Amino acid sequence: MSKYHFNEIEAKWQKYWADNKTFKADNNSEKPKYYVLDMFPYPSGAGLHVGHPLGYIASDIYARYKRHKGFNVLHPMGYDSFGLPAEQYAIQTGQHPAKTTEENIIRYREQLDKIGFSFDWSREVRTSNPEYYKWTQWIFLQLFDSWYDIDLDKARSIEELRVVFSSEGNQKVNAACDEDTEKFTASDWKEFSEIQKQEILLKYRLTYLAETEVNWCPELGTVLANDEIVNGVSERGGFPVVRKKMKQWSMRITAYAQRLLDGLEKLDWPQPLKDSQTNWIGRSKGASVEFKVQNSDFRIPVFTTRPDTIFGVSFMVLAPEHQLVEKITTADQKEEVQKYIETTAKRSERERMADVKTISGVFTGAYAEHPFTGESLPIWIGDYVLAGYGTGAVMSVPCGDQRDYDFAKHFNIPIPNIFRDVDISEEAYSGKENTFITNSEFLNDLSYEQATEKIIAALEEKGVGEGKINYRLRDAVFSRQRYWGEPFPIYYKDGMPQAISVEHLPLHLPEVEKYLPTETGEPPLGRADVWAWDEKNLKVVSNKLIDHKTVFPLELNTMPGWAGSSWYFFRYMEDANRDEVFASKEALNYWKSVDLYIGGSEHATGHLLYSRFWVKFLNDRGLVPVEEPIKKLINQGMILGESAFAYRVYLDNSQVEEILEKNPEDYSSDEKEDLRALLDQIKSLYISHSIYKSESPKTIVVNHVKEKMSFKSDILDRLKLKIVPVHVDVKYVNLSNELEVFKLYQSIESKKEFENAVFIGENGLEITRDNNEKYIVGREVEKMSKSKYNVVNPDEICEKYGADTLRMYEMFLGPLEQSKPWNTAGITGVNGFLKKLWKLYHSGKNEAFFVTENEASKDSLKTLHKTIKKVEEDIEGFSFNTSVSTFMIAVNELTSQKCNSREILEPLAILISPYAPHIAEELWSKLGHADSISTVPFPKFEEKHLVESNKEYPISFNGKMRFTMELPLDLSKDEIESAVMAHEKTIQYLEGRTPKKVIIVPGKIVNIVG
RNA sequence: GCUCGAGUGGCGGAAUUGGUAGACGCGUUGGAUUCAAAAUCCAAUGUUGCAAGACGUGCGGGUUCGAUUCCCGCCUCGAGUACCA
Repeated sequence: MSKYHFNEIEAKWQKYWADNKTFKADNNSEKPKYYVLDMFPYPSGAGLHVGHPLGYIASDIYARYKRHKGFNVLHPMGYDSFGLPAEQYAIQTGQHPAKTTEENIIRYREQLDKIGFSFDWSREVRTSNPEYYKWTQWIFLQLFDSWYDIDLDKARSIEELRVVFSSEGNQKVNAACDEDTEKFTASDWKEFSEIQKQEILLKYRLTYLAETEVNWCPELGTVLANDEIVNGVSERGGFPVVRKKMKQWSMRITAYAQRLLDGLEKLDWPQPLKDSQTNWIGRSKGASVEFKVQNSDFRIPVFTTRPDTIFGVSFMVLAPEHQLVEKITTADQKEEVQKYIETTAKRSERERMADVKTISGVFTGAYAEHPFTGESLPIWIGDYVLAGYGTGAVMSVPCGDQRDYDFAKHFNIPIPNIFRDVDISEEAYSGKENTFITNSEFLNDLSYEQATEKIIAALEEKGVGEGKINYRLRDAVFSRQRYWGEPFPIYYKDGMPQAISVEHLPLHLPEVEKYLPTETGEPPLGRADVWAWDEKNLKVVSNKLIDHKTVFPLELNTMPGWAGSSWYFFRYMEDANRDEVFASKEALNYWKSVDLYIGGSEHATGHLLYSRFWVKFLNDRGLVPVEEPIKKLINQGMILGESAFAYRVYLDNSQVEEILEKNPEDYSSDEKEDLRALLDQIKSLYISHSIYKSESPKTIVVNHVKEKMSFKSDILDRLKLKIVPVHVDVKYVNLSNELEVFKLYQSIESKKEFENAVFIGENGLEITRDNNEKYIVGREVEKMSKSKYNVVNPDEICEKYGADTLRMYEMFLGPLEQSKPWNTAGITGVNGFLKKLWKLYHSGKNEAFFVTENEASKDSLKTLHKTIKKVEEDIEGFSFNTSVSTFMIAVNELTSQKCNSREILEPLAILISPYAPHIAEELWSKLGHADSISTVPFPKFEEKHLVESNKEYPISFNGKMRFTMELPLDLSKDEIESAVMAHEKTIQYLEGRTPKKVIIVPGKIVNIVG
């Protein structure tokens, strides 16, 4: 073979690696270990696009590099195969999600194999496999069997808690538990029935069942965690989310808030990602203070970060949902309060978020008592106070908080000033530095720090408050009303949840005839006929037997997507598919934690936070030897695709006029103005985004417009105009043919007019066709997704240019962490490079393989060692794009040096093998080696080949480089100066002047200041 | 609003602790080869100017012999977050 036939070469080596299990990691090795992990994919029906492999290629290069460096590398891959899309597909088609998942996995595997990754497939995991989810269920049971001891700051077993309760009650137990947990003594405990005991224990368990207000997504028919909601709508599908009370499993992640925060410091993770976790945990330091409600026994606890401003309190505000509202509202305010609560409840979360400027609230008629002055403070309710944060109530200090200030101004509540020499006539003062408190009794003339310290002491002494740290982090809801997820190993006896022990796991997902909720609103598992637990025979039996005394109903919810992905990195460590452990002690102790993890930043507050939580928990219970799962993490950027749009414009301004004219009484003139403005806004937006179209004249479908515009949503509602994000494939657009659309694109590119087209903005054309139909054609660079029809498939690239080209090109696109548009224009450059590389080894007659044993030239050695140094530095610094150019430079130089000596070409093949493993293996075998190149030691850099005797000095005048001069490197400063000053060009540039100063940095630069 | 990140040729992007701005690749132009095309190879390519030169890393200042790099003040774009008391 003389020509570079990448197809044959790549197929040959991919087969070789599979047959020889080249990349199988060893759990018993003398070599140091290194664990390189990719975030495993969800196998979607769309298959892989060129964006997916970006991170995998980077991690593969690193894994291969580490093997060359003498490490025993674990580089596994698997599938996060439980999830919503498979289920939704199942609902539509009736196919079992297991089947479509399996099909998708097969396709993913084919695509992955074509790219030449060095994965150890023998360790593959699939979260939806019963052998795998058995252990997800088991971890759930471990959490169920644990409580959090705040004194020891770790999780302990529930059995130990039972022992404590029966010997001393819960008086001294300092645990993370439900807020409504009441105190009892040891003798009380003995008196409790078993059910009562279980009820109490449930308040302590790390995974617990509780009536909680959850984010309910009616369209999806399930609850969502906070991190699954983006901009008030569901992350998947973009459906509205409402608050609803439901009995749900929750994870007591809040017990770990501080440790999750502290642990971040030691992690080698991107700072923005750490910042977002810090922000998500949201620690704030302050104090809790209790305000007594006058003429009652009620107390309102509040959290404040500024207890030093307590003498500035002039009113209280409760969240409308606050449980005390009902109890304290006076009779004459009842009606108004009720009305307000109803209106706020009706407003969706999204509206409430969008509309932060409107100040609203109602006085309850009740008053609280200032804990120090005894002053009466009116108690209001207002929706700027959130039920979900702190205690759902605030002490309002209008002089020190802008929201309190605005509220007070709006409702004419007094604004007492407690800041010395600060003017608050225009706005609140929230500064802390160099201010002193006044009008505050014993806090007068103190600084912020002094006052804070003193007031906390006073609060504690009086028994009305204490220093407190508050977290924004909420416990994570763990129940999903879905089919395609892990079943809970839980059944209900007398209403109390009971664990099914590990010997009886996995608890297999039952068969159902439909994947929808039941008619009575129960989750899909409610449709299963065989879904009850026989306590006596320890097995799943038919629901019909539930009447029997030993058969009980099983949990109908399933676990969320993040359950399986929170521990999968441990399962890979096991080299055998063991049924008796989630991962053996030996494997866990050997591999410990992930050394390098590559994946997208979208998992910052979901997967990466939950994983850390579970690992800390498993560590507490002695089940894993590490506190943190991932040492170093890199977020690869997204590869963006160019999406196209070409829509007919159905609704123009005249049609809107028509709508308005038909129902003139429906709209005021202001509203008409608003509507016209809105349509103009939409029109200007479709220039840069996709276009609106309508199926019926009253429906406008706008893509991405929602995010970009501020509109009055009620107007849209009134007009029954719907705004829904939709992408349409340009192929299906009703222009006469594809060629026409293609030509339109060309004219955008060249900025040439096309027939009756008018440019709108940078990327759009408006075309009026003969029959007066209007179309908008445009382009947009956005995230690749099937629904946007902008997906580029890696298979196409592999077929046309080969996997090595794909790998190098993806790296060459730019820095790994950066998002960049996919553009195939440059791919020929990388492909050409590989051809040149091949030629370098085939410079003999008829382009036959030609490598000699001749001694390498000095220049070639210099090129080689320069390359070794740079490539090594680049890989260690994850700067893969620059090492591709380094290879290009090396091959260009060696080609012009006509280098053909083994001394150079052998190490070069090793250098390049992490990037282009197929061609490297082929060259390696042609060089006469029988074994794979994959574990050959990385070439050693030798400084001596780079040592130069001369330096081309840049000579600059006043900092501007004018010419260069070659001088020996061993010259002293004085010698350099005299050589430079004697140069004719120096004399020319000086024009007879004497330089004021000559700066000489030996080996670097000469600068003459004149 | 707040928190991060980024602004460098026609394009993707290089540039060690401040030391020759624009590596490498794409594109473009010219040339060689070819009946022709593809492929390949050679040369040029920041702007301006015939040239010498001048100007150039978002804008305005500053520090320095010297600033894409450091400091101060702005502008623009992107990402995350959002009534967090």
